[in-house]
Amino acid sequence: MIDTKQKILDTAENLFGAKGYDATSLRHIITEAGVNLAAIHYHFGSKEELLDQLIVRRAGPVNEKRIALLDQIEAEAGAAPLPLEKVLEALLVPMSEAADRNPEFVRLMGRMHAEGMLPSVLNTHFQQVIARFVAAMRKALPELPEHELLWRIHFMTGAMAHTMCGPPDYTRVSAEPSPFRSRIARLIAFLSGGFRAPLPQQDHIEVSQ
Amino acid sequence: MIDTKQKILDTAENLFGAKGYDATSLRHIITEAGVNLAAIHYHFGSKEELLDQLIVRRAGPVNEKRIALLDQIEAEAGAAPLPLEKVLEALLVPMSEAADRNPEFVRLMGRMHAEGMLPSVLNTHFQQVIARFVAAMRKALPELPEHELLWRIHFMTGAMAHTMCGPPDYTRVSAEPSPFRSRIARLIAFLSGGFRAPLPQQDHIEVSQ
DNA sequence: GTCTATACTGAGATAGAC
DNA sequence: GTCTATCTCAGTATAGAC
Repeated sequence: MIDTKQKILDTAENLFGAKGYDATSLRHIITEAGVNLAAIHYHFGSKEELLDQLIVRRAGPVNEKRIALLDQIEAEAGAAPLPLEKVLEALLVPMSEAADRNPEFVRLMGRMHAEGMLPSVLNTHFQQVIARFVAAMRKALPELPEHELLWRIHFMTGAMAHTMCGPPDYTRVSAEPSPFRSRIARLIAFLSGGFRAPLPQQDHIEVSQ
Repeated sequence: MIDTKQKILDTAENLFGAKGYDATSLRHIITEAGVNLAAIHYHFGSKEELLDQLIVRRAGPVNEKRIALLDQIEAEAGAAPLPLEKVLEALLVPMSEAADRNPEFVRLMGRMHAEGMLPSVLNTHFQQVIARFVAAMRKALPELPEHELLWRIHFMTGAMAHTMCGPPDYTRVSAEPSPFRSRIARLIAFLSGGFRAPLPQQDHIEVSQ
């Protein structure tokens, strides 16, 4: 059957998102999906390959959307600095829309960002969008020193990953009407303030590459 | 020997920090530490208990320092709003100092924050410091709505965890003189801007508990 | 090409000898 | 307190049925 593969992907996506990659055994996946253990290795080769293909399946469209939005922003701005909030939206809104359709996938992506994405996936499928995003941020904040920009993007990545994993334990958020979308609005406001913050006064100087 | 236990703790700390908790086997730890496998279960009961005790050993002093700094800030401010940067420093500087002594421990803490801290550790050893910190942030930002404050603290947690795990891949930072300290200065500037950012305009309203 | 059955290696955990 | 032997379950590999 062709949908043996689909069933494995869907089931693994939900379990990885809910419990984490390491905590989910292949035997749990096959029980839930009603397939044989060896089917996973026939279709994917290994647990890691399964994760990889599972990420690529959904991250592909998300990243295409991101690039399309960045294209649009750059076209509209011409030579002017890009509007910061728009650039952040280009990164975050496509993931938010994915979360409405596949919440567990976004939880999984948050986990992967936080735990350290597989280098293969990162290099193959995110390199382009990262490069485009960093370039856009440079054009949105032309006065910010390069190494400070990179650090702030690093901070942003952490906040984003954590936000994708779920809401704070100590808040209960209503499910209406689009919880992820308003979460993103809050995050963009927070990040914009962070990126626009005055430089720290430092006792010591660091050298960036 | 009494230092069998110490040797296990030290070795596990370094390996967990360097490679992650799941990726580190007990057999790797005992090989490195030169002890027997059963010794771990004799002294700690389980791999998870080992992690727990390892965190408590170093997080205890860090959290005491944090509380002492918060006490001091509140005493100096009297009834006035607390200075935001000082409150953030109270949270981050003690961890930075720990990083100078035990860098792998701080990497491990970053991983644990990101992957989801063990509830037992969180409730037992961090609850007090979290409550004190949230209260201090409330006094530093009295005009910020409560649910917005909690979300922004959530964002902060993600940025902090990610920063503790390491520098961005795409930067090479010199080791002089206190890399973690200046990393923290950058982070505090970024977070301060985020916490002071104007509220997002929302299409839809969420309800916080 | 697709799937089943089964075996192999290494993980964490445990009982019991010393 | 410490160590050997062993248990169960994980991911992996493969031979062979359809």
